[in-house]
Amino acid sequence: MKKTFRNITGTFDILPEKYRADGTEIASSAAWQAVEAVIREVMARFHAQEIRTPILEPTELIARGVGLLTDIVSKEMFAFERGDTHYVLRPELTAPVMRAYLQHHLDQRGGVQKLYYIGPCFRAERPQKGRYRQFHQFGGEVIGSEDPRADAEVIAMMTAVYRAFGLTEMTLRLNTLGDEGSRPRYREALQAYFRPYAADLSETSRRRLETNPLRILDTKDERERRLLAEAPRLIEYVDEESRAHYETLKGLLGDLGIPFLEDPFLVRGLDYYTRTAFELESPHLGAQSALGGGGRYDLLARELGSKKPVPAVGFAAGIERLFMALAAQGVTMPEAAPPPDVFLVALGDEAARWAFAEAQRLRDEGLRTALDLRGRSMKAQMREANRQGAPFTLIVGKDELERRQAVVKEMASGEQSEVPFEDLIRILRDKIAAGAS
RNA sequence: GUGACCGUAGCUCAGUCGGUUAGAGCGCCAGGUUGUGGCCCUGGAGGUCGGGGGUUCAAUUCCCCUCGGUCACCCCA
Repeated sequence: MKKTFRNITGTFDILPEKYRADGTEIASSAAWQAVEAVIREVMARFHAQEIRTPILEPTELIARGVGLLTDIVSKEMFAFERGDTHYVLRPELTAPVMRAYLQHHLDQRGGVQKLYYIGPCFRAERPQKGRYRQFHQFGGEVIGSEDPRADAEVIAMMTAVYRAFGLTEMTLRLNTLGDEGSRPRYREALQAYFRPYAADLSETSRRRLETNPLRILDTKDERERRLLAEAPRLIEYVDEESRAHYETLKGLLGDLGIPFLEDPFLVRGLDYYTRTAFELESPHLGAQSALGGGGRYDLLARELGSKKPVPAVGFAAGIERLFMALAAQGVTMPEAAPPPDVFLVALGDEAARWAFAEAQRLRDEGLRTALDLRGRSMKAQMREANRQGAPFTLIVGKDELERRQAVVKEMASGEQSEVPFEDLIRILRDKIAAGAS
């Protein structure tokens, strides 16, 4: 049996046409381009500017930035080493963006930095619906402001993308995690509350009770949820300033007409969040219900070695999940790249030679031009032109070569006319423009 | 990492209660038109029935293992 290769588990190819990979539909490259174009356009409306960072980052950056005890770092990293350098395929982009911000002293550009990104991320999880090992995120970061308006702006950026696609069926959940001081206080209160019930907790929750008790808040276990009903509330341990920040943010979201649901149990899986935390949920995604999420991460810069505090807030969202929401709500994207403007059909070697060179001239003039590359019959060439959806074919044989004119055929009507070689570009342009209008 | 379900042509799927050359539709290629596509007709290519082992006179069909896929737990995008 000959060895064949296939893509790595949890990754997928994006092809010119959409296809089904056992259940899940993978959108066409044209659809991906269209989706990315909308994202870029919306980001531009906020005057967010793109940042691109390497896919490879030092492991230490992610470990410190995201947090050693998080699932992402403790069990989901694609990491390796060469010599004494430790590399990781980035599992998210907030830490890399902050790294770049600090490294390049982007604060020296002046003002608040509003950055956005689109690109692949990697996590070594077992794949399932809406969850891949190589997946694609877009996100935005507002760095350099502690004002609640920055938080509101980030949420506005995220929701604007979904609105631009016409998506409506989703819920924004909102919470505040408090500042540096409130989390340890709440943490202790939570531990004190749960310790007597330790025997009733699941194995993971028991472990988390000591390592990362806040994560118990979003458990799905029924018994634990009942216990949570009586548990101390995070908001009661949140400091005054954070509470005021939260209240202002809620007011701002109201002003923007962005609906939200307060969720006192919302905590996020990354350690760097303080104060604001939010998540956008869709009912259409199966078990992976989050379209995106984010929050404020005022502590990250310091964790990454900055001497000055750098207040920042951002969001990250999954493009695969955006596609699922689009499909669920019947929003259609372009399925395929646009067809060629003209297809050159040649009969005989002489004509084929002329056509090959003519294609180059047409392309230089900006016309999308296709032609046969296999020396096939005229019938086959016409079939190919039809399949590709070319509105015009240009037919040349021995006669035409001698008379220095080509037959231009309009495929929809079947009408043909003879056009002198020197007029081809002008005539084709006119016809294409007429067809396009 | 754990569990459930699934694996027959490029795609969507029939089929074999174990038995001669495994089928359809779509797609692909070609012919019907000596220089003309779409519709139609005809023909063709393409499958070691995911892989390995076992039971059997005989396995695509039964059993075991394995690989791959999907979904769920977990976690998040």
